[in-house]
Amino acid sequence: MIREACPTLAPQRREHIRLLVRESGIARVEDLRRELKVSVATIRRDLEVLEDEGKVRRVHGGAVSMENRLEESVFDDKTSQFSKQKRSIAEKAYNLIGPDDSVFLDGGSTTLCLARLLKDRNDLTVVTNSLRAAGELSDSGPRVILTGGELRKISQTMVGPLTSAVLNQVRVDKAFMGTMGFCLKNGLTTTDPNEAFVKSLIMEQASQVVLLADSSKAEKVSFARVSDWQKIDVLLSDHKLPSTFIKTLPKHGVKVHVV
Amino acid sequence: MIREACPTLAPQRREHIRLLVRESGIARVEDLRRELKVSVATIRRDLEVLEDEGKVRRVHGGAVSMENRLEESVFDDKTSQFSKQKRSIAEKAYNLIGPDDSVFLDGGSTTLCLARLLKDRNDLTVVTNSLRAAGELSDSGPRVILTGGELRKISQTMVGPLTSAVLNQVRVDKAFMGTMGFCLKNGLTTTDPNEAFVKSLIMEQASQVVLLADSSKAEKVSFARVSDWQKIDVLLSDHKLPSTFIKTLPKHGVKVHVV
DNA sequence: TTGTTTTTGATCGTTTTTGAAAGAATTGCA
DNA sequence: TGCAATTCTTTCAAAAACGATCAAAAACAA
Repeated sequence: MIREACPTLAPQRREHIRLLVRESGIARVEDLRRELKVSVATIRRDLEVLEDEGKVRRVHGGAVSMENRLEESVFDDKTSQFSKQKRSIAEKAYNLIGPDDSVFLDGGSTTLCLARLLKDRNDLTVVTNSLRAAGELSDSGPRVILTGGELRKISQTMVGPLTSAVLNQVRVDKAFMGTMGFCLKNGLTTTDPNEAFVKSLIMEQASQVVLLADSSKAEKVSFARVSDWQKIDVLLSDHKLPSTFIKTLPKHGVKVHVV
Repeated sequence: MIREACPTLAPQRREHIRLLVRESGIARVEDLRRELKVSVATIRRDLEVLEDEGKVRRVHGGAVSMENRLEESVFDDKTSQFSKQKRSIAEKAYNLIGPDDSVFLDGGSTTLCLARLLKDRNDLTVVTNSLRAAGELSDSGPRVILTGGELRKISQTMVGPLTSAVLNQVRVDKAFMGTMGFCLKNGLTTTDPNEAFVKSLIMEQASQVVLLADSSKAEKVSFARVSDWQKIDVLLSDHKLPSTFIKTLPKHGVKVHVV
């Protein structure tokens, strides 16, 4: 017998899984299979969806919850599908950087990934408003210039009028930007207007603007508008990027690379 | 039998190990094997991962915790004989801060000590050019404003013309300054002219300037001049401060407190 | 009804994890 | 120092888990 019935609706089952994972912080695929009476393939597919939604993080043998911040210590794992995509995107971005370039690094986990790759590039100048990116490069490697400004603690980035004051006085060859969401209609959006303003400002000062955004950001829209697609030169994303973007964005002058 | 089942997930097991190691500070491979009921090979591999993550340090026979040692290590790694004095000086400085004050924190280990004391003061605004001070206050506590500028890696502070651009636009009630050396003749001196310039600039913008300097800095002279004693309102030092300073400095308008 | 899409389970080749064994390194003791 | 005991690293094989693919069942649309 290949298939039986559809005992529960998929969203309902996924919600059940989410709660089970959150309850004990961690759950094994095999246990979930017994509990829900479906095949391991289905469990795996559900976990994949939940990971894309940011609810759980998959590990070999099961998944851990991402909803309780208590588990943050197991958070920084490099094996999760998400992190793999981010790293691939960051590596692609790294190859765009030429010798002696000056680059801007935006906040966000993908650009932080890129920062790590720059640790032994003594020829570069890195401008950033991300405290964590600066921290990664604070021991050795490129010349580091921080933008200054008020520290927005939730994103660990510097924003506000003081940031603008510095940004108006610098220029970079390439700006590597992150975003909370992007879609064809509204372009790039993020949650905080101050952050959005800083982003748009640095994009003005860059010869080339590269957007690093995995496919989970696609079709997401946030409160504050950052920029339209005209300002973006390159989009680096992963293979799950909806084909609409691959078809449409080149018409706006955006080169799209998926990894 | 080569292999059994996968009773616990690897991240869960590693978390368990981490806690065991942190609890007693040290744990032996053999003890962990008995506790977790896996082979020593697995324990060793887990310890290797935890070491890569900076959670433990492996030693022959087991591992020691690297957590909860951060406070002490930062205090200790800067000449432990002075760390208690630095802490006392920082506490004295803390008492000078009023409600809703805006303060500037300079780089250096004593001001970093002060930064730690400010972690739950939500009423304050802290301006700093020290990356480490910003890091201490990056999760909670006061509003944090970074000056921006080029990162001087040896001191983990931001310096240069971009820093000046921001500093010209802020004002603080109190500036808490460190120094590499001070003496009656040359006033305050430090190694880097860029750093010296930033220091003198912020002192211009402060209603009150407090110098935090333990007695080891007395009679030391560095390359770059920061300021003369006229600019300083208060000197906080320890009881080993040569009495010349206690006698002479009040004539220049400097209140001297020793702890 | 018929045809299409979605969901689910099974299979297969691959990757990851784990345990065991052998040789190298370290420690303790005389 | 030399020797024994313990511990570590390396290497290999088995078991478990994984991803990709395909086929059957169900849901859906016309």
